[in-house]
Amino acid sequence: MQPNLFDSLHQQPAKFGYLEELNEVQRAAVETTEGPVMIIAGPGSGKTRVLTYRIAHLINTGKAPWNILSLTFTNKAAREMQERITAIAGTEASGKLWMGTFHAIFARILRIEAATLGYPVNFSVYDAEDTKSLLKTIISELNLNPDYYKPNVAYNRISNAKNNLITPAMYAKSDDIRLTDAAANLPRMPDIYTRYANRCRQAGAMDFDDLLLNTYHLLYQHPDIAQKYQHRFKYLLVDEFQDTNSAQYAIIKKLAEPHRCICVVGDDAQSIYAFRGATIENILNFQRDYPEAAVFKLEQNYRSTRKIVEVANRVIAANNRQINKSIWTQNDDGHNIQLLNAASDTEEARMVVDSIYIDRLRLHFKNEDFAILYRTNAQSRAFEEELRRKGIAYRVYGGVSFYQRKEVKDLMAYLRLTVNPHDEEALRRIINYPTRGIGNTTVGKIAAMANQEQVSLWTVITTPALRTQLPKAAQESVGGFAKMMLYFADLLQRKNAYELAQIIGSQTGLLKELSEDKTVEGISRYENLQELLNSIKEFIDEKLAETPQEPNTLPDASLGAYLQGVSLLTDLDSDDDESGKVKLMTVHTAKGLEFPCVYVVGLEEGLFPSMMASKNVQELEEERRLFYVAVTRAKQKLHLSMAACRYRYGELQYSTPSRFIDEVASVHMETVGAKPKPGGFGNSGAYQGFKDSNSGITDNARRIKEQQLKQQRNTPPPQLPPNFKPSDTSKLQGGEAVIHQRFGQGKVVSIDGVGDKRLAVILFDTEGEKRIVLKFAQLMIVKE
DNA sequence: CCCAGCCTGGTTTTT
DNA sequence: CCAGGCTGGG
Repeated sequence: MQPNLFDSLHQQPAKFGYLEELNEVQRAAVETTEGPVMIIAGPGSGKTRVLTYRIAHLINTGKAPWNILSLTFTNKAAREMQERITAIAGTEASGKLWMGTFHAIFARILRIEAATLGYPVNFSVYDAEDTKSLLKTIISELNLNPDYYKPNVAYNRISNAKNNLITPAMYAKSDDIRLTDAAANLPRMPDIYTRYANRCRQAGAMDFDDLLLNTYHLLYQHPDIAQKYQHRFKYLLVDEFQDTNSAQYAIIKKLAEPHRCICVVGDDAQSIYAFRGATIENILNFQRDYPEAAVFKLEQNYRSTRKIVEVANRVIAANNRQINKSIWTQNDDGHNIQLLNAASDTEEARMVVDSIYIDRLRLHFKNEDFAILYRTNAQSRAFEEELRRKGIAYRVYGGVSFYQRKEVKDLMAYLRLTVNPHDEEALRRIINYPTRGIGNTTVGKIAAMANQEQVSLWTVITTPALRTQLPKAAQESVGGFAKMMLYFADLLQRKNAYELAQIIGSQTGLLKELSEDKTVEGISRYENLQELLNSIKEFIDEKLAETPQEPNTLPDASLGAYLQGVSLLTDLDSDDDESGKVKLMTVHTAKGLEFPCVYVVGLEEGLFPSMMASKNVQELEEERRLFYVAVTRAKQKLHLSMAACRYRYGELQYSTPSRFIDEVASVHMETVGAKPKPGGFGNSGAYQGFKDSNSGITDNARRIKEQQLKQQRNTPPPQLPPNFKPSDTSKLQGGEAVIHQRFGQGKVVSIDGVGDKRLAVILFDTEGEKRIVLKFAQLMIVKE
């Protein structure tokens, strides 16, 4: 095992003490600061440590921190790294590093260079919802058959093209693409793409992929600008290199052109983002583009027990396409891998939570040591319910984030439109919300004119010659709306982001409307808006306290800067208190994280691996890598779990054990809670499944499921803790509930969750009609 | 133009 | 099962 930082500080000159913490390969990777470097790093091999120390080492050997650009995959990874560097090199230096996700860093560059590309400084960033909504508009404008032309499909195709640096013009010219589109009954895709790109430009908006594509164009078409950033970023570091796409690689290659000090860290076995355009080819390309590159392989695993490492190797051995490498460890054997085998999804949840209970007791794990990892977000629900029932605090990562809530997006749309009036999606969203008599017909007319004149919707409503072509009544309401927005834009000069947001909230009637809504939904929506306002205030305070990144620059605390930052935040980034909570997330989200005790759940054929991925070998192999990522998150204890049947779309469906279990079942595996049946279920011999060799499922499983449903109906609802006072925001024992202040005391009558949106509610019955609602953590409230 | 209430379609992962 | 679209009455 590696000595810790504290020990080594006592033995070494403090400045380079960190080098003593590294093994030979790691140390070489850290000390090779000049020239191209590729680090192939297996899971748990100290990758983050190497990256961190490498940066610290660069600083300690006299390189200027603002000459270092470090690209990570998540904001969280960037933040953690920054903290660790601060610990070694001090705040002074670490604050000046350029560190963040590709998207965040490029957005910052694009903001600075917007004028060159013909974009406004405060360009909008369209999220997936905005993008799909715009595509939908375009599809209907082109009068295309909605049976074939679906916003989702169009989005994927366009996104794919952009990730491969294909512009609309190139798209229209490519024979390959024409054939694929024709085969899918989508011959008009080139028109959609062209129109989409024009509309974004007109709206001064970029989607996620544009942040990469436009950076690419910026650097490749403007040598002076490229030179400026090449000069600034003398040392490049790229984390999770296996998950970069063509656009990202082209950009970093350009940045590294003159100095070639580029260090990429990755693991082909953990490439799980091919669906987003990531390509392992980049690893090969790197060796071709930088033949002089020093290559380091980190194969020793410091994270997991030997048994876990062995299972992991077994998982990946089933793949054909891979770089030859196997991870090994000196760690103890550790616990056996436990295979949980349940009759249904609810029983699966029950078994997992029971197991958490037991491990907490016997092995002294804490709540925060556990992670439940699943393939799809929708799977979280059963586990949430069970955790709540058993009174274990939890936090779900991913899924619908705060910034995707309707009311939050509404206010955000006003803010966006204030800083960038041409933002079409923001305008459409709120031009008639709250209602001011501008219906679909009117908006349609405005859009038609905008199309004809090749201008934005905002230009139409603010240009007298165009506006007067609308019906009289519409002219008036539209004029009022424009006047209001102009007023807000004017305030932008004199008010800070927080003040302005508050003014907008009250003047548009948005806050008022929600505060008057005394239904449970209304109250929580109102609170969410308050929370949004608070987050803006926090942003400003934080920004103003920050040390500027480079000499002679000022922190950007404008509304535009806020909006841009927020648009790239994910749910993983909220600085929620994580202590004392079991963590629930998808395997994708878990990438780069580690947990003492991991449950990989829903291991059924068609779910994990996803049924979407069973079409070809490449996709199946990616699923296997995903499974590899999942099992290698575990430090001490690993559980694999599956259910014989589960509910989908309200119907009972039977499932068969995942082939992945078959592939690893012979290694250190013990079955827990299985109910061996006469005649023998399953076919691997190492576990007892519920699979029947012919029909796929036994009647017994069905019977168990039905009994369970009955029992569930008879389970008493959660009870209030003793001495509970509804007047304060006390914590309810049953899972992180906060009592809403406004209501009197009552009795819990029901508890409800709504799908993968994870909306949860407890209803109280007080005298007769009146009902109370408990709000779970930050989750919201729905129906009665 | 707005709202409530029925009906239908969707089945993956995310910056 | 659930969300978003569509319809028909105010």
